[in-house]
Amino acid sequence: MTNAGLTAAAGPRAEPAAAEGPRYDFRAAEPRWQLAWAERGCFRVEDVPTDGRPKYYVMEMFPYPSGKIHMGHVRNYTLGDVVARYKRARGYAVLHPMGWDAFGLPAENAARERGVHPAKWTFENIANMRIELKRMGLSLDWAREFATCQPEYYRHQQKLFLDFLKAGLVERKESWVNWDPVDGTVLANEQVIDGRGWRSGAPVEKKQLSQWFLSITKYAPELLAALDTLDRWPERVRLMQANWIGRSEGARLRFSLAAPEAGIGQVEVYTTRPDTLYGMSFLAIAAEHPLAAAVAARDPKAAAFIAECRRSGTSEVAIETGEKQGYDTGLRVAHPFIAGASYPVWIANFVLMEYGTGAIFGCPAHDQRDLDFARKYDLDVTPVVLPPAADPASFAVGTEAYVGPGTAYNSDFLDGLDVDAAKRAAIEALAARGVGEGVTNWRLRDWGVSRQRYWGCPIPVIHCAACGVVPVPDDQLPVKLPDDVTFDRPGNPLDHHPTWKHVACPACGKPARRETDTFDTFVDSSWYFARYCSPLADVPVVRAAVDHWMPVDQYIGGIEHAILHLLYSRFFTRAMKETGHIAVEEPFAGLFTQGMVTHESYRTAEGPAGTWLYPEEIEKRPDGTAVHRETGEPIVVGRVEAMSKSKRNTIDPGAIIAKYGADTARWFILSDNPPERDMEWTEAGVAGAYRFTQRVYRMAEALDGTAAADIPTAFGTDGRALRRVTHRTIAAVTEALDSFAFNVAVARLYELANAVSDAEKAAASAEPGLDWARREAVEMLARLSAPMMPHLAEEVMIRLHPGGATLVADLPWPEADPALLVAESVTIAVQIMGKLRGTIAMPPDSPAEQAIAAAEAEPNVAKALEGKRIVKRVHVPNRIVNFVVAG
RNA sequence: GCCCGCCUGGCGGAACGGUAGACGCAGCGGACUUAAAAUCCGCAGCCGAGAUGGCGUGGGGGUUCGAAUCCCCCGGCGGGCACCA
Repeated sequence: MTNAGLTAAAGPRAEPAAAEGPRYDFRAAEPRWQLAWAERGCFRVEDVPTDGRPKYYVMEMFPYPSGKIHMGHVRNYTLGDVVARYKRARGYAVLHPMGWDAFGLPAENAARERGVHPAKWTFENIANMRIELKRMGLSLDWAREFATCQPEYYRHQQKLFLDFLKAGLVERKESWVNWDPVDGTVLANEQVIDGRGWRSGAPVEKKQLSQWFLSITKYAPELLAALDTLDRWPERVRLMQANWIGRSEGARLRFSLAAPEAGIGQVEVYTTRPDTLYGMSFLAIAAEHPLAAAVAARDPKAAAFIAECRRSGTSEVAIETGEKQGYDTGLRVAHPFIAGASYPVWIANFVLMEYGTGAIFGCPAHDQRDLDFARKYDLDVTPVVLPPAADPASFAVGTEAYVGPGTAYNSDFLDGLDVDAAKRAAIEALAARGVGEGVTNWRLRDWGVSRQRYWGCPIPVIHCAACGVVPVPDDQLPVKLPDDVTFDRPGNPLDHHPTWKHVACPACGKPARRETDTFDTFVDSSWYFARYCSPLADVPVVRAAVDHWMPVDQYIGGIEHAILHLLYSRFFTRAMKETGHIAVEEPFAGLFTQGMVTHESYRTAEGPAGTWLYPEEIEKRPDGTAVHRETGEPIVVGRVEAMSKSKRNTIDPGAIIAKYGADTARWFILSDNPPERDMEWTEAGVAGAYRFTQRVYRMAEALDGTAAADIPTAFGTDGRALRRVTHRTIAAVTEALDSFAFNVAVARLYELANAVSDAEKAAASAEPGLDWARREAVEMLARLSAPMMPHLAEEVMIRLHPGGATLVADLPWPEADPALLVAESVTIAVQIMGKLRGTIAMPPDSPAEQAIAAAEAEPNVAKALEGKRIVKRVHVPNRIVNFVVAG
């Protein structure tokens, strides 16, 4: 280590010089208190408590066991721990559990790349991360820990699935998937990058597979409506979910083909604009539409066009370029209202099979995509909605569709109606003819949960040639993953396993095939919060336990899960209610979404992009520039951005805790800024937090000569002032913690520490009662900071009460003495026309006449008022006197 | 394109419509030290020699005795969704 570097200068030394005096030794203290809490079982609660304390369930999103904890975890679990410790002190029985989201692809990748079994890799990672989390001093009930990859967990998930199946909440259907032909697996949309598989790099194909779906769309209306009841969720998360669910009102209508094609006589279309039916100029269907397939069967050009669409997919590239492509099938459809009129049927790349019915009617004048398409292929553009104040004779649509309000025209019986009325009239007319009806459409689609992977929860069904799909009987659960699998070839190892999938049909006993797909890992995380309530039960959840603890009062995690995980959990909870497992519908009464942890990034100057460097590889110069620690070459200090392995701008929490201690890391991560915003991790900031831990400890040490005693009968000026600060701080920190303003709580505690420092200077005067006031202040400093710095708080308390202290973790939250919250004197600002002209000191709650009189007498104010006529005197008690003057 | 959020010193940020910039980081001056670190004392929005002078919360307007805060317009940044029919 070099002493020129900022990093070296800031850290504590391993061996303090003798002259420095004692220092807080976090290396000894933190493990000691962690052990004390564990031995006393401070954070344990019962599945079904009987002690009558009100319950509080706080939980952070459980980690994926990737190997090491990262700063995002530190922030997440620190935030949750502050809430847990604070609520516990406030008298709640707090359930604060931890577990592992342990299934997932990285374990399989490790198996393929390094030959280590996914289970071994996962459990080794868990063991390591558990040690790291324990070093943070979190107030967790570790007795509730589980990993989702344990059969003891996933057997209950299988049971839930079978219950859902029985209740009609599960469907097996064909669906289009992204297929990686090299890896032989289905890819999630996120895993398709520029039309290629993220691992294999092979062009992704669209393929139709039979998959299991959870019927989340059955709950679409209530999942949307209940968002309004989630008043302790961030507004933007509720908005994102509302957009995702995507309710729209429209009509479904059927167009008759002039001549049936392969037995298909009608095309069903969904539209939100039935009022524009008279502006129709074509009908377009998705490439995956059955009618398209029928045409392709006899028309090689159509087949080629469909193949082309399938290659580019409906994602990424095709959408980016935005080029509309179509193929005229030569088929014609009739208009529902205009007798004798017919329109061409196109296959178009911009029509999605997944939304609506996979077919649209094109009204180019009033839809931009339809217009782009019509212009490209020279189709008719007939406006049928006249904008307000536009002239029907001259109004025309050029390159921009008109989508605003207006009056129907060129539309026969709809003419003269506004858009809303025309929609209603059109729907009525469709219904009267029996060719359509008004419907509500949802963007939300059913949740495909089948994955062709090994490291996931097996889907507990058996396929029998005779009986069809047969659920695995309860007494055969769990369907365990086989251990002896190989990863030496692409595809699903479960499918390759020589014996696993071959079973007897539970219904008829004939040879049958086990389902080899496993669940999407989002299934694992959709009910773990319920399992925590009774983690050892031999049923998925014990009703009395979930009835007591659920819903989660405060859930904390990253905004990246704003949609999928939270929506799936909300669905799962409803499905569990329907199948009798739980009483509540909403799993998370309160949600807090934290910001990311960011850091400067560094890279070498050479090359177009340079090479990314880790923070410990560079050395900062006082002028802000940086050089390579070893080679001395100049380094480009890049943007502050989210910590990521690829940018190498990561800070290892383990190293920080080893160097500064858990309390310092926790304190810094809370103090820097509001927790919902992104924070920048800086070495200087951590060092500052570390200095504060030492300072607080020194304050306790400085009181070593004084004894704890009864409250004095009288205090001097300094003592009274200090006590006021102490009790104001109790009130302010309490308020800040209640509102997640942890950075403000930290600021108030710094202020209290500064007041203690002032009192230390005054202590030489030996004012009566001052030592007592100092003891009180330091004790409150410790107890109020205990949710943030729990180890230091214990250490300070044992110093203040040698031999006789109760664990801070067991102490109730301090209460401010209301008498001390009232100031002896208040400063009132005096304004003239809203401009500050002076201040006056008054007794609190002085009457208006007295305050105004004192304000007018203030020299600077009096001078400014000279020769002016006071028109109005505004008095706000204890705050403001404002004079409105004329002349 | 649609929807949402944000914009305050060098930086992170504080501020029930009521003294803008608390608190921290970085900085500057001083004490202690051979020196440094640590610690302690002090300074610190901008302009101004200075003032309880002026100007200041992205820009412009409005409401109000009084606006960082409420309303309208504009700009910038960030996020979500998106051939969604």
